[in-house]
Amino acid sequence: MLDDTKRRLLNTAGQIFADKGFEAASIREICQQAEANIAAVHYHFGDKKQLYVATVRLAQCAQSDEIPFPELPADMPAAQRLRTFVGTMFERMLSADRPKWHLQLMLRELSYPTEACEAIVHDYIRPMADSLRTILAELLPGDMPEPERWQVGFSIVGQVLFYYVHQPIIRLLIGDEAYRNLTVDTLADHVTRFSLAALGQRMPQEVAS
Amino acid sequence: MLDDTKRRLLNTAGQIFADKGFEAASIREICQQAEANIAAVHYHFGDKKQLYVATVRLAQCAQSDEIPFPELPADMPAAQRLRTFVGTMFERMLSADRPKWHLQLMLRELSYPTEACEAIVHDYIRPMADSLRTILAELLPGDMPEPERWQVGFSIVGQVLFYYVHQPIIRLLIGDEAYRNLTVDTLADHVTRFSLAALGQRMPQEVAS
DNA sequence: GCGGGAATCAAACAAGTGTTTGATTGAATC
DNA sequence: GATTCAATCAAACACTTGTTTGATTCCCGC
Repeated sequence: MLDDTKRRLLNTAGQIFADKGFEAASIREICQQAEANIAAVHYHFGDKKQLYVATVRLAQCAQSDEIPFPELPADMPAAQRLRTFVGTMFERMLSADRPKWHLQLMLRELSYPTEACEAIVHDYIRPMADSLRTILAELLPGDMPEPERWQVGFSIVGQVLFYYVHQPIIRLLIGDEAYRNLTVDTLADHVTRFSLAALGQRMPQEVAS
Repeated sequence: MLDDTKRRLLNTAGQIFADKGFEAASIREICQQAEANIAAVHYHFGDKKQLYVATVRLAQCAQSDEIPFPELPADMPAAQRLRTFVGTMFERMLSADRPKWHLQLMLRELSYPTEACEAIVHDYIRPMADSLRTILAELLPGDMPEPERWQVGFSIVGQVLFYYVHQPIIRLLIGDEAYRNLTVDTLADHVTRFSLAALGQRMPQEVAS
């Protein structure tokens, strides 16, 4: 392979950056684990910071590609589309069979933003927000002012993200065993039912597992 | 004052730790900003790590003292107690007149836990969780199984924490001006109303501002 | 077979890290 | 006034950091 070391560097760097953060990750550790020379990062990327933004960019693309957001046909009931939306978010977050550092790195960047944050919001978050707001347009009264519509969206997304960002809290609170029982479907069903009820809607039977 | 430098060290260290994280914060920067000698941290705390856990412990205590959780009298309607609970959380998070590094440091520790995390969960989170679960006991059907009760609690707390943890996203999504319009009361009202509706309850009029 | 450019390598760079030392201060105690 | 002990200080410690250099290897096109 041509740029094999460059690819190896990107992947292991992303893993370590996601795990420890930018400052705590050292180039030597990255290169050693990637079986590359220390000078390779300078040669291929310029410096540490450029390597970092490259990993963020990679994570962003990969994350979108691996579990693409399903097309939500306009004739599908809004409640069911909401269930699909929430389910896809949980899928992206908790699905264990893919490299987990992609989302991990992105969420770290979103919580403690550097210069790479804006790109994520623009390319990754914004489309999701638009998709959710389209769904909500059918579930909310037409005269609801814009700020309130945003808050409803935040209430839904906040529920989902909580399970990812605060895994340590949840584990310590309910115990490891109960945590393992939290499946993607269970959580997606709960959040969807909870949110639909908050909007005065019922959970459609055909999607409630 | 006797231990003035020790106190100064704790406060500026906590600020910097909260801002940059443990690894990225340097002892020299802390000491310079605290107007203390570099050896002072070794003298008063032992090493950098012990200084860090001391700041976390301080943040934890201060955070509880400054905005103590109000006693929720048992004869107050559960819906109103929920509004108070949510309001206090927002108060702790967004009230601008207190040093903000306390909660900032605690939430950083909760998202990326070190050894100090368990103590926070045990001494700070657990009591809050118990308080919320007591309120929910009156709002939820008595035969609801334990895991679902937890999920309802997470749905409520998740909504609240979202506004703190993901401030950067919110700002970029809705714009700076709209963000400034989000007051503690507005948000607490929304989250409470949303959650109560999800549980089939109405927002009590006397607390809806 | 041979030049030439891309890629890799060991080695060293200067700067910054946490930590430690040993001397110096200052105020309270006898 | 002498002693004592906690607190502070400048200086150096050994080590790691990101970065750079210059030589070496590798492989492709001529």
